[in-house]
Amino acid sequence: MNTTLADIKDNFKELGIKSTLPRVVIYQALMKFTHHPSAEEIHIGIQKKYPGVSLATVYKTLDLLVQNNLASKVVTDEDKVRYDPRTDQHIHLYCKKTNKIVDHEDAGLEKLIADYLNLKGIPGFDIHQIQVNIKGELKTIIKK
Amino acid sequence: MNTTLADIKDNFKELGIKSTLPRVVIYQALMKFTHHPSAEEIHIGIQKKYPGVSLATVYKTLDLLVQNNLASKVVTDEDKVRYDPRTDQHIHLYCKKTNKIVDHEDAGLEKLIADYLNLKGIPGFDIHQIQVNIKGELKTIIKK
DNA sequence: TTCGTATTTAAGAATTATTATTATTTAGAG
DNA sequence: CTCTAAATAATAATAATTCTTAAATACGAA
Repeated sequence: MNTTLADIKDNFKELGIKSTLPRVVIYQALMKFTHHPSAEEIHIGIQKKYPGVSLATVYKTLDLLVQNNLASKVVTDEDKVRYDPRTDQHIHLYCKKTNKIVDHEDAGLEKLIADYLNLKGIPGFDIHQIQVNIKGELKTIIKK
Repeated sequence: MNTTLADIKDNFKELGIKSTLPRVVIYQALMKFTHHPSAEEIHIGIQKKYPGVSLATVYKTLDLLVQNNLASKVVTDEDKVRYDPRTDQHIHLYCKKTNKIVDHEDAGLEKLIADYLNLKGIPGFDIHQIQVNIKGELKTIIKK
């Protein structure tokens, strides 16, 4: 994974994005979350390491990452936009209890849907992307 | 379809919702759209027929409809919340060109996904709802 | 390495969608 | 028809996000 500072700088350079400390820190923070954080969560997350960075810069940088295909936006019925450091197609699980969004790998299901739609298509519609969001609850593991 | 004024009033009465003109007008307007409108679109849409209704009432009424399972919220990566007068499961098409959201019927695909997930499930996750959003573009029909 | 310049940033003001407040109006029970 | 709880219009308040601007910075060229 390209998560070291040097890797990220290279990553940015390749895309012609000026490599600044706020950008590197924000991108790194986004990748470290196990769920998909909001701009505010990222802003709070980087306070210790880099207290000076403003929320506006967090928003601008996240937008830049999305524009350059280094991240994608994720939305919920309620509240704010979340950010996902992946841009390839994958399934999202929305937990109604914790209100968090996490990735879910199921190549079988993805292939099933893709194959079906490749065959059948949608009349009058050009498919670019298929999103599958599964809503529910993370089961509580009861310890003995 | 229960779209006449009397039908809607009955609908409301059954649910113990007080039947007021703004509510009936807003619900009727929501059902008339071919895409899924925002609160603002509905507000603008009812101006002619009922100019006095305030935007706050539109929001409150839409929320009431959602609470009572007469409508559901639909979100996009950008901008505002849209409302859908259906609450059963169905696929949404997001057009990137027109920025509109419309319903798509494909019982075959829905069954395929439901059967697959019924069989396989998701370890540690309780599935409540499956959302399939297909993003792309409505093809332009070129007239000869 | 130092310089010059275009870009980026911090800070906070502005904007926009949505929600809350409140005085007034209204639906519908009795 | 009256009464009362609930709904509405008007508008203020809030919260997420974007914009503005002066100061700071990255980085190519010398």
